[in-house]
Amino acid sequence: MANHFDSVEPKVDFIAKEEEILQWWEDNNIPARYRALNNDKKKTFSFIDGPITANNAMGVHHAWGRTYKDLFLRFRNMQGYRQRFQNGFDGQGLWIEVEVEKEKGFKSKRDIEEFGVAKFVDECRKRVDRFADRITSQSKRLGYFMDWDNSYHTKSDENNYTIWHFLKTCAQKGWIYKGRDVMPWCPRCGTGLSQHEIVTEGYQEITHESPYVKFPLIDAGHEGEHLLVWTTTPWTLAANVAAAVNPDYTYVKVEDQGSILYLSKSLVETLKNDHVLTKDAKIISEVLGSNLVGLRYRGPFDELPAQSETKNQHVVLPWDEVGEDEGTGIVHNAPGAGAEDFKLGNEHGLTPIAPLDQNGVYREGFGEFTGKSASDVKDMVFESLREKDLLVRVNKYTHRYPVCWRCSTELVFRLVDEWFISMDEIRPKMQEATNEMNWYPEFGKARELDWLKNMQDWMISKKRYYGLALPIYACHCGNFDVIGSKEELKTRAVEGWKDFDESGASPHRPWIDSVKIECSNCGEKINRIEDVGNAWLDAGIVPFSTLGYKSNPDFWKEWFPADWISESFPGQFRNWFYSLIVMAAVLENSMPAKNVFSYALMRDENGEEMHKSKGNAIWFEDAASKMGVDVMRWTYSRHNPASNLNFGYKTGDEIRRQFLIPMWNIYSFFTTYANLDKWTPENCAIPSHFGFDSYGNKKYEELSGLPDEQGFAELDQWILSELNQLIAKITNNLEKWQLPYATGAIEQFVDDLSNWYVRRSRRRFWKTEGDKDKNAAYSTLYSCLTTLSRLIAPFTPFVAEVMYKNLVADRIEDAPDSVHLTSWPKANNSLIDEDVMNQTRLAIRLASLGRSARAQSRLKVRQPLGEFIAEVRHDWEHFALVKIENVLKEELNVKAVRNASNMGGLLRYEIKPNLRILGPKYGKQIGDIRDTIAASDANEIVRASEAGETIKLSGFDLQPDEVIIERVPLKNYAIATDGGYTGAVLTVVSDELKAEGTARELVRLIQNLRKSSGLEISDRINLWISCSVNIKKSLETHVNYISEETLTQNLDLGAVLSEDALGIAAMNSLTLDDGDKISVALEKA
RNA sequence: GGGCCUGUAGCUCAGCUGGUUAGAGUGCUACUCUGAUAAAGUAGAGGUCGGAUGUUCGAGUCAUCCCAGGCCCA
Repeated sequence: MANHFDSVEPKVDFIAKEEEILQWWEDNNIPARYRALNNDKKKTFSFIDGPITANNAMGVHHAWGRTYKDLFLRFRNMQGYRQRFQNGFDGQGLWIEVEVEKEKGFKSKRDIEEFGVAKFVDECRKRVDRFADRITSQSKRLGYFMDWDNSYHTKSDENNYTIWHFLKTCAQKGWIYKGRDVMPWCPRCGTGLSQHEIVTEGYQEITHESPYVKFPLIDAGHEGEHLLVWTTTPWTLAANVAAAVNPDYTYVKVEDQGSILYLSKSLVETLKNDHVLTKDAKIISEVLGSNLVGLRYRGPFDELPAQSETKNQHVVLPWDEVGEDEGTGIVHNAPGAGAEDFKLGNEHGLTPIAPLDQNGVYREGFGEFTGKSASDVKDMVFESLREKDLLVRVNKYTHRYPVCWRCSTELVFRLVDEWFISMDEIRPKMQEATNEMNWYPEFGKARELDWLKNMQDWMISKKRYYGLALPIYACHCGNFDVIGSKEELKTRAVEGWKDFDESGASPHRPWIDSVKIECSNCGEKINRIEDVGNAWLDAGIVPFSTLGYKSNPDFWKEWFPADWISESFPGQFRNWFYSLIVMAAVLENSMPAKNVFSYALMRDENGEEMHKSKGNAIWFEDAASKMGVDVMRWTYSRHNPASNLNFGYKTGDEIRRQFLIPMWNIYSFFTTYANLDKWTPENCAIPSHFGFDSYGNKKYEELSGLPDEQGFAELDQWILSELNQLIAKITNNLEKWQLPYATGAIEQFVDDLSNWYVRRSRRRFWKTEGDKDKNAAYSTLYSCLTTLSRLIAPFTPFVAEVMYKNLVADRIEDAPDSVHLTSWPKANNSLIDEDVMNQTRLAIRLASLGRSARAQSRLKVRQPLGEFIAEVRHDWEHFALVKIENVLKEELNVKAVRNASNMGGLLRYEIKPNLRILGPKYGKQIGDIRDTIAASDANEIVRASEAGETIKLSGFDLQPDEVIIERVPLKNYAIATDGGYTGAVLTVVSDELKAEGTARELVRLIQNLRKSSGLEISDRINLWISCSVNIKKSLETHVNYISEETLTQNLDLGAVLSEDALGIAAMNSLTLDDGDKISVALEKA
């Protein structure tokens, strides 16, 4: 084991490093060792994975969610919790079918039937396995440490049979029933579409021929009168059951060309313009919509046999949804052919007519339409209406109409039988569970409760092939039996069991359907219904199926309910979260998980939605190879999950530049100088977790304060204090799932470490002697970097590993091989020193103010100034100012630091009431106090306040701390203010200061020259300085300083330099503000 | 129509239980530092905190209403 650190190049290719580490992990079996780390531990952390759809390769949005999962699991693992690390794949359902249909070029269900359901289902399963493999390797690239050989699949027998158990439980409670629904349907593909499929890309601008039709009224007193009805779907007229008006609208009775028509008053003019009514149409009278309700009419196709049972239902219904923007204000209603129509029909107890079969063809009972496709009959419809003298006019109408997103066929709405779970009795249990769960972000609970309040019965069936085989066996007698397990099916089977069982087939279509049972009611031999299950049944059951609810109850009890689940929230409140809650409520009357973590949507870096078709979606592999995984993961980790994430390569570059590179630079700086100084961890004066025991075998946790006599400086004390506070902060926030606070604290720490600790400590590392001070600095920085590598391990596992390996694992004999095999750092409170942290924070703040003041007066830091005056806010800061005086002198290059409160004479006062104190005490009188203070003598108030005396104003006596005193420097000072603090620098530069500034300027010039002429840091030089006599004189006192800083052996101040004298020397020059020019030349001594 | 979320600098977002002069990153311009150097620092400008009303001594923060956008439901 080499003692010195591997050298670290400052310019790093993070992506190459990630790939090396991946290989190294695999070669050294790190993921498996990581998973086994806590096998002997009692405390558990139960994570249940929401299955990822194994249907396509991962995009970066998948990597987002998976980063959260990996991160929190890693954190808990380092904390010593035993875990299962089980990943899940979702692999049943229409989404998979659709992709396979695309692969095969299938256009409809008929194609699938011809291909063969068995082969098709096999293809679906193969696709799932293929993409499960793909996602697995992608996830590994992400650094996701899961038990990849043990991933669960929703298509597994265990999963499907456990859902059977759930459904059986529901059936025993009487919650399962068969209902009907109208759903969007593609007549060409012969399948229903979900609302989701239509919303995403399913609408097109289409022009339809839209007829205006007369419905003759048949009630006494209305003979010869008609409702004027308009529709955009003429084929539905044959299934007409009712007509609807808005009860609040005003309708008119119009006479036109001998017909009496009812229509909406506000549409008369529109209809005249559209040539539906003639210009001569006369309004006879007005009537409120509610007065039309209940009128009966003769339907347009009452002669069809299918209409026989509904003829007497033809009646005018009230409906708020009827609009006045288009049409006639009277709507034709066909509950068997429209979703809204169906709902309205249900409310009024209408019997729907279902005109179409699954291929969109008219069924028996529709006369000349029977056997014709819905899309082909419009001319027949018009002709028939014309014959009956019911057609008023046909107009062209363009609107957005749903189409099948696969084949662009116009959709129809079709009445189908579906199976439901009645939710009324489950709802209260679900609400209770939802209330018990902790939701992050908190508003998740309100959303879930809102959904539960509104949710209807759960439609669990789907007329497809590849999915859960619903274990429902329906009989002609009206009875249906629900089977709860494979064993139950075996005992109930009267046919086909042997073949099914011996083939070893999974419980999928078509194999399962060879098994038949006897109806428990009438004894008839019955089949399973054809439908498959809703895919959310598959995902919702996993807290039971994957934990051995049926097969290993003890194991299940140990891991249920989950401690934590995590998914993206749009959609999941009514999908996965919902189905989890249903199933836990039904089976165990329990919540499924204690903590629900969720996050919003990913957008591109311009805030636009990501779409494959739009070209702005980013595939995971592309991002991994262009941006790097640590960058990606840090981007996700620092983001507030509740808001949408704008993600792209530019944001990645920013993260790399702002966080990863500065951190890497510190690491590179440390290794560079540690190697130069031959510093090794054995020299470390701070005990480590990892076994090197240079300090009496003490453990870091047992340390009580920093070791004495080891040369630790206040700077060391400070950064170690920050480090330990950081540990506490991250631990606390991760335990509360608050990522942005945790990552923010890490970013702040890296910034502090880089821009204050390392910068202020540089000279300690550079100096030649190897004293205790230097060792303390190395020990401190080493301690910071090694601890940091463990703290960032859950977030950015690759760079953490790189640093840890070089700093710890490859240096220390008995340290764990990988940072992911180490424990989570514990904060040592004895190292946290609030005073030092406050002091340093103050120094950083005041130094920044001082630089700001300098910048305003254009006095660069190299030019020493006489004094810096600080104005602070709190009592303790007056004391602190004395302590940080030297720091400020160095940082600001000033000769003196003074406290503004000691310098009344130079400053103007502004007095303000201290509202925090005065507000509660005086209330409304504050305004008067303000005025009184403004009118009073500020100097007197300051004197009294500083003397601790009561401040006597006209009408009020104020205590010294009840006013706020601000001081404004007057002339010769440049000032800067921030947050109530003020810094001022004296801008008058004396000749001596000027000369000192010139000397420093020269040193910088010479150093640059040394560097540019390729000298080693330790090379000695001969130096010539050419300048005016005055400058030569002023520089004489700084000759030693210049020589020492630049390692000059022979210095010729005031030399005369000519071009030919400089054959071997490097030369440069600078021009001072007042125009004097100084030239320098140097050569290696 | 109902529920939830969001609205703060050109852009992306912080701002904890109401407290004195609302912050950061980014972009632009200029400057500084420089043996960590394709890094870092400083400054400038940029805001009626979506609008209105109210509660309060005091509102970006609390309440009510409205406007705009998003998600979900009907």
